[in-house]
Amino acid sequence: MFSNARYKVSCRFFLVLAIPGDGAARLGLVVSRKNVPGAVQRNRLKRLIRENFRRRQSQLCGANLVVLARKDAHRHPNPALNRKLDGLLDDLLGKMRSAGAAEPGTANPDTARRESP
RNA sequence: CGAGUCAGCCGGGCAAUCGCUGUUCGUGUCUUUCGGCGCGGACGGAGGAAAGUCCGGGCUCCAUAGAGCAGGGCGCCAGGUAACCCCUGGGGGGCGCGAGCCUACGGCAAGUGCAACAGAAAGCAUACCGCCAGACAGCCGUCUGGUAAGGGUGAAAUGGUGCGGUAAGAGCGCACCGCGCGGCUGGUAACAGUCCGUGGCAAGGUAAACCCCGCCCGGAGCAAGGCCAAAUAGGAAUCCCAUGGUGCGGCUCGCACCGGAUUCGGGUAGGCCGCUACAGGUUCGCGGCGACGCGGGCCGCAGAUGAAUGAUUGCCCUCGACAGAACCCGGCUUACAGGCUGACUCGGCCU
Repeated sequence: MFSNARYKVSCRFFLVLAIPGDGAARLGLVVSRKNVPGAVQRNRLKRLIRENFRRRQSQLCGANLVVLARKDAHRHPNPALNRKLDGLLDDLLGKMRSAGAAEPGTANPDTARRESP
């Protein structure tokens, strides 16, 4: 998925990859112990990402996402991270819409399933 | 009021809305059950350290006649416990005015080893300055011998004080203190007491140095272990077809390879159990100084599996630290914003 992701947006805290799909939108989390050492902070980031995904789920029209937390993302408070994620998802939706106008999405769900977790 | 010691507790609160997960009830649906998937309601949903994984157990599988060796752990005494390197009580030693705190606290007159610098000398040693005697010299001094009281070195120097004694001295002798051994008394014991006897008594320290002595220890871990069980490939058994097909070969002969059906066991993906009810919590009574034990009542208190406790908003306060269960307990250790309670000690002031 990292190599054949169709869409890619990122900032200092997160990297978001996406492949269009059909059916329910799906989310993969990558929050490594290397980037975020403490278990409590790791849980916090995962909750935050899931919450944002849940809020925007209906707009994503079945896309498969992978969100990677970068190093030191846990050093920032929730409101700042929420704003960043919100912005990233906006960018992603923008890219998907402009691409979708040119070419109707033909994703390969099998590939996505194999590599998403 | 100030300073301090010990023990224990709390670890933001409330409300609304939107979510996650488990149990349960109702309901819809799928194929009837089992069960799956929805929807709705109710209830439960991280910690004092969940952490480090440092000890000890339960549980599971494997191994195992017994004993020993190796290796490791522990080490004053008594008790508690499922067990412990833990806890409680007691003893010895050290620190503090004190409440209290700390303590790997068996053995070095079995063996081996180690000790920088200083110092004469640091282990089966010895005399630098001294003191004393004798000889030489005869003003200082030199040599030989005795001695270890005084000085000096050191973390540590072969018991301390006094008197006797002596050339000067020395446990050389004596008294007291200290120490060792034996007895007695108290105590379950460690140990204490010192009434008595006895030895003039030490060539010391270090065993978280090797070692010796005593006691204890089988291994691996819930990804333990067990159950259900696709697809694909391979295996076994039975039955059927039975002399067929393919390749070599000119052909016959011959050689090699290839069938179908059913059942079975192993077993991967996947699912389920293990999985939370217990060395459980709490309260009362009894026993015990206490750790804890016994008995009765009451309570049900997370079970996730890419891994659930959150988000947003509002109000309040002291403005929120360290930090996230993964089979379960008992400990230890470490991290921690801030706050609360009780007992006690020392000092000051007032009555």
